[in-house]
Formats: sequence, structure tokens, C-alpha cells
Amino acid sequence: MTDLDRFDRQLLNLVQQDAALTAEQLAEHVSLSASAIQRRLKRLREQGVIQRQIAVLDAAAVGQPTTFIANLQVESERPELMARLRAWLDAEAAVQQAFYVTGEADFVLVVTSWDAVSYEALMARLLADNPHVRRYTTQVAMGVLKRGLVLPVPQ
Amino acid sequence: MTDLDRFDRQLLNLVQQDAALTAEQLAEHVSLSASAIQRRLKRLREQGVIQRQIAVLDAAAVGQPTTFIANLQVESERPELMARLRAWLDAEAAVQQAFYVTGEADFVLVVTSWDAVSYEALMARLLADNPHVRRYTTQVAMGVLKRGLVLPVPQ
DNA sequence: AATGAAAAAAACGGACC
DNA sequence: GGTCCGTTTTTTTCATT
Repeated sequence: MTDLDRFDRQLLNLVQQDAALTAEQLAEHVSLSASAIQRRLKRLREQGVIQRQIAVLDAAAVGQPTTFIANLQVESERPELMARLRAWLDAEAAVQQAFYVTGEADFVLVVTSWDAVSYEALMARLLADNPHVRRYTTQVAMGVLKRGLVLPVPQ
Repeated sequence: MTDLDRFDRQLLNLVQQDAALTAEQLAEHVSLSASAIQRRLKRLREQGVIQRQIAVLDAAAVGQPTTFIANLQVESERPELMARLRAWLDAEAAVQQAFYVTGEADFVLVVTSWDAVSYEALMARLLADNPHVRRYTTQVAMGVLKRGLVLPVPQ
């Protein structure tokens, strides 16, 4: 872990909420000059602490996609099959998140799709391309209460 | 749904990947002038299609938090209890995502926490503050294969 | 109504101390 | 880390379709 001082942690919490804040606006909350803040943000980006900046869209505005949560069970956990699945999931834009978990399922996926039909088509391809995926169950999200990627950074 | 033309959809797909691109850089992919692109982005922000811009952090760099997936079962789905739970989840920074789902569980939460102890403490508070939450099961993420919020916007 | 080009204003990114 | 200053980017304005 990179060591982050109090200023870094403050900045990280702020830019996780709003990455469009200017250095000057950030300076109102962090007692540093705008230049110092820019230097720190640049360093945090270079170190990879800040991986990227993204725009978060309103789901309704881009066509009311439905969120599905898929629980996968796999037969084998051989590294090359894992790598293949990982690559498959990465390439699939509809897959928002993928976790390798303990418990009943082996993987939990968060998938957005236009409807049940296109979701089933996606999962059919997943099974076809990854033979070691044995089966899956699905939960359909009737509502999304919260949707973010914020990692709380303690001050 | 706001109607979005081909240019808007192109821009949305680009800024979901990288919100730090300048208008001039975007102009290399979208056949519009930088001015037109900035006007469109401004409009998309004002319309709420682009809800916000956020920085995505490297989880490892901010202290190796663990991701937990909690499946909640609630006793009652009365609107005021739902609203209370929603507010509770919103206020809790460790809760990254919350879905109201069909199937066995009623809610699926994606939670990041420093360790099992702080996760259990969080869930204990959740139960204490929301009496209609009957029980929950937990899946612990051993690995995060993918982590994003991209909504594919068809061209 | 929306575009492209050109102007003004703001923000950024080094070099310096 | 703060200040200064040239450069880049955004924002506003304006003429054009």
C-alpha cells in the first residue's frame, strides 16, 4: 500500500464524489494551494491510486436497462479457465461487475441488459464459451437503490 | 427517455470510459468540432443524462478492503420501511451498491469493508436500525475481476 | 436550432524559490 | 509546499447553414 497522508486521503474522498472539481475548488476543502493539489492528483494518478475518471450515466436516460445478478457455479478452478473467464467478462460490456466469491456460488456478476431476452442470450454465450461454467441462477433487480464505486478512505 | 442522437451516444460511450478526455481528443473519435462536443456534454450534464464524474480508485492502494455481497430478506415491504432502508443504505459509505431483487433474497448489497469484523459491525447496525430486515447471508469476494458502472449505449 | 471558428476567461502544468 | 507565468482547455461570442 502506497502511503497516503491526510491531504491525499481528503482529496481521494472528494474526487470520488466529484472528479470535475477544479484544483481551486478542492483547495476550499483541503488547506493546500491549487498547485499543490494538482501535483498530488497527478502523483496519485501516476501511482495508480486513481485508476481513471469516468462519467456516470442515468440508467433511465439511456433506455431503461434492467440489472441482473447472476450467480455462477464452475466445475473447475484451473487457472487457465479462470483467466479465460476473466477475459470473457472483461470483453463483455454488459458485465458491470464480477466477483470471485466464497459460498454457494463461485462467481457473482452484475449485468445490465435491455431485457430478459438479451440477458439470456448473453448467458447462453457465456456458457458456450466457458464450458467449465456448470450452471447459474439469476436475480432480477426491480430497483437500483444505490449505484456507486466509492471506497471510503478513512481520514 | 431523452432522445439522444448518434453523436450523443458516441460521446456517452467515450466519457463512460474516460471522463478526462478533452473536447479536442473526443473530436478525433466523433466527427464534430470541439465546440459542438463541449456544448453537447454540457447539455447532457444539465439534462442529467450524465449524472456525475467520479474518480475510480485502486482498492489495494487505499488499504485492501474486502468486498462482501449481502443478501437481505425483509419481513415487510411497506413503503415507509423501504424508504427508511433506502436512506440508511444511502448514508452508509461502505455500501457501494444496493438492488431490490426478485428471487430468494429481497435485497442484494455490495459492501466494501476493511475486514470481516467491520463488515459484521455494519450488518449488526443495519439489523438494529431496520427491524423489518429478518436475516441475511453473505458471500465474501476473494477477488474482484471487474468493477465498473458502464452502461452500454447502442450506437 | 445547431454548427464551426475565433475571442476571452479559467484552469492546468512546470520552473522557480 | 507556495508563487509565478506560459500553455492548454474551457467558455463565451459571433457569423453561417
